[in-house]
Amino acid sequence: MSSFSEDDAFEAAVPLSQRAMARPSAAYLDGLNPAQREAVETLHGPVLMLAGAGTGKTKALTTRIAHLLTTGTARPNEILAVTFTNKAAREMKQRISGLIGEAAEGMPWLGTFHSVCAKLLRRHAELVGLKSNFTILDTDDQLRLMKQLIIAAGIDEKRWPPRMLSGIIDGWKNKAYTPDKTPVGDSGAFDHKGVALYAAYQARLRDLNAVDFGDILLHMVTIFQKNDDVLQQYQRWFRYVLVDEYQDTNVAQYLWLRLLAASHKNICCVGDDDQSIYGWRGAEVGNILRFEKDFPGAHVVRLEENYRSTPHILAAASGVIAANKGRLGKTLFTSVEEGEKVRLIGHWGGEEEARWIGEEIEAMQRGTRGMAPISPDNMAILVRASHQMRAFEDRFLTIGLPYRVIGGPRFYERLEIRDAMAYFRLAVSPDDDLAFERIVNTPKRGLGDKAVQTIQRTARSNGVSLLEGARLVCQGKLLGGKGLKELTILVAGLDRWHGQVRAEADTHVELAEMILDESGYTGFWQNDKTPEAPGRLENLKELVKALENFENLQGFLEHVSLIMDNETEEQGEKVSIMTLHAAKGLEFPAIFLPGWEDGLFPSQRSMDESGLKGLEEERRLAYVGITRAEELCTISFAANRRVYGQWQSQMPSRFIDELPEDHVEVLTPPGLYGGSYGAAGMSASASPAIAGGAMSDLHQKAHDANVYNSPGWKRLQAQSNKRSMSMPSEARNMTIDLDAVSAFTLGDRVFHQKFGYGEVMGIEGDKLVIEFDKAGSKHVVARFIVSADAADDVPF
DNA sequence: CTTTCCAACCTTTTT
DNA sequence: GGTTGGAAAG
Repeated sequence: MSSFSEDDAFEAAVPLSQRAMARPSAAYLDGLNPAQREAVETLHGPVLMLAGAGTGKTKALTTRIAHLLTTGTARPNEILAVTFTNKAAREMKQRISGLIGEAAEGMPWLGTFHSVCAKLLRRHAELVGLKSNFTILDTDDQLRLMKQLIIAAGIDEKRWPPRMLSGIIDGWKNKAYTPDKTPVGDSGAFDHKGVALYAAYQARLRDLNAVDFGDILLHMVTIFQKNDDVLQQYQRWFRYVLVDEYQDTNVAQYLWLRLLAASHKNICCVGDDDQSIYGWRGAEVGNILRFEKDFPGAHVVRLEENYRSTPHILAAASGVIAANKGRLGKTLFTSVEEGEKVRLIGHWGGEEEARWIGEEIEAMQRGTRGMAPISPDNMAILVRASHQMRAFEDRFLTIGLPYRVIGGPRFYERLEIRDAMAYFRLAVSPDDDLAFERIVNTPKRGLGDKAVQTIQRTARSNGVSLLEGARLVCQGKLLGGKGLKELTILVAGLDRWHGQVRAEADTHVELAEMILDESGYTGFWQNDKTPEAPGRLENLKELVKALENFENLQGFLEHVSLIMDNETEEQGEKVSIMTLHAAKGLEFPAIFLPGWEDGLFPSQRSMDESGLKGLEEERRLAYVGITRAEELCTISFAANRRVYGQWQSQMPSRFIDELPEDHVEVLTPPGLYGGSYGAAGMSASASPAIAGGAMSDLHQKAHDANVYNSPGWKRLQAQSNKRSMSMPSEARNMTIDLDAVSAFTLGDRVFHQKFGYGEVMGIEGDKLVIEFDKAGSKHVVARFIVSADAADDVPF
């Protein structure tokens, strides 16, 4: 296009400031600082936006897109914008429509790497030997396949577990290695059969007309590399390319982007090398460090004004990250005033830590000493590893502090959802062997290993799918008794459901319900008395509800495999608990960072496996954690912690010593690893009460002086006052709890979401003493308890 | 074939 | 402390 070069000339000749002034200033440009504005208005050529934490990265990115659109530089379908998470994509869509004043529906190519690539792959599937209706395997299918292959290769699956093979192959795919390109030297594992297994795995996937997650990108890279006409078509099509979180891209994603931008070089990558925390998933920080070499003449813009955190928090974060080598370097600054120092406290053990944080949160939300309450919504606990969450959940459950776990097991990865989906998959495509394997004996049909092997053998020797094999088994009566009868029923059912899918006799929602009912799957969970069963039935109900948003089952299945995030944003004033990884991109007025102990954080494994690189990534994780805080950041560690059920003494994290002293307030009284602190009436049952009363006093005093009188604290109060108009939680709890308690009497049979079934043994104030069948005796707040009969009520 | 009970593993982090 | 896989009992 000839207009390009003219444009470029214009851009080069006129000083930036003048250009900015000369243009009619659209309203959306007004709220930008100079750096953001530069990033937004440099539309042509390669741009690298180095955006530190909290510097308005998303704002700049979305405004840039709005600018491309409103200036008529590009049409919506000419912009390719990729993110890593569905959430980020959603947020961008929303903000763009906010900026241009209309729905951003017409941005078909704004999405995650995986959703965009899947869409493209469906158009060109035949180029890699697939049909366009290929299925996307979940991790579970993937592992079962690996296992079969390992056994088939005569390798001991104990010594070389499927998980490991899966990890190795994933790694290769992230590096864009196809089996023929994989360096043989890479694998001594799997009796040097790694590459052969990889090839076998890929062949098997092709037979099944399936791809795994890594394939979605790998196939697209292959297609672009081998089909120049296709590549050129998209180079023309996507005239502007934008990439979010560029520091998280792996080699495959990097190659894909570079191929697409090779001709016009209109690529804008946004990222922060200091927030690269996905190296273990194949992300290459090198991609962002190398950007200027990859795209000579690249325009580098640094966003360094932080709009999120107080100076102390910023300084603490900067102090930690400064220990890393080879950074691109940014200096964050803020115009916000002083604020509260980062608080640091040590505890005797993990339980004490959880208890202290619980009490701290309660104090903040109650608004003691004449302070306004802060909503727990504005607080978050960020842990290194998900197993750390349990201590907090247990504690909060007992004291009745509402919490929400972010990024737990994702909805579509749950057992019951995958089972249900397998039934749907079979109803849509009867030759989906993986789905068949998954559900033949779920619910139990008396079809064990032997029966399944018979079906497989029959299917293979006749060259048909497993379902057809099963049909032959039934006809030939190759199985005995109960199994045969049940299998016949299942085959008939699958035939019937498939017929109904094709006939479109019922709505797909009704059909789905029918499948789950007739297969006996719902009944299976209704009869299940484990604590999880009610929740699982609830999830199935949600799944069916989710179906309503789609035209038909096929449409649903195609989309669902890519939507891996937890949609349910439950409302309510709850503390958030999540991993540091899950916290990236989020912010909260008050942040707790527990478990800063060497080995836990930085993680021993990370250091063992990746050495200095691993340690630096851990440090970036610390940086991410601290920079999530707007007002108050509390770091804590414990001297003892149970690891694998064994008590182990812990050293404080080396990162703690990297915190700049001037910006940290130490709450731990000298010589004390706080035992029971504060609140009277705490049942000390579980705590190895080491600290005496006098120590507690000291602790309390230090605490009061340090925290509650500081300007930062007061500002936090003021802010939370604005955000939360709730009445003091004390009053709230009182009414609810008394009502809740009075609903129970001694000896009642009850049910608890987490602890399962049990019996009421006593009532103490607002708490019930319950002897749980599995979990033992616990004091639990009554409003988390349901009568056992109520728990039996079934959703369908 | 299913259930149950013990033993060895184990834990980063996730699109 | 939790899960998972294998062996033995029902």
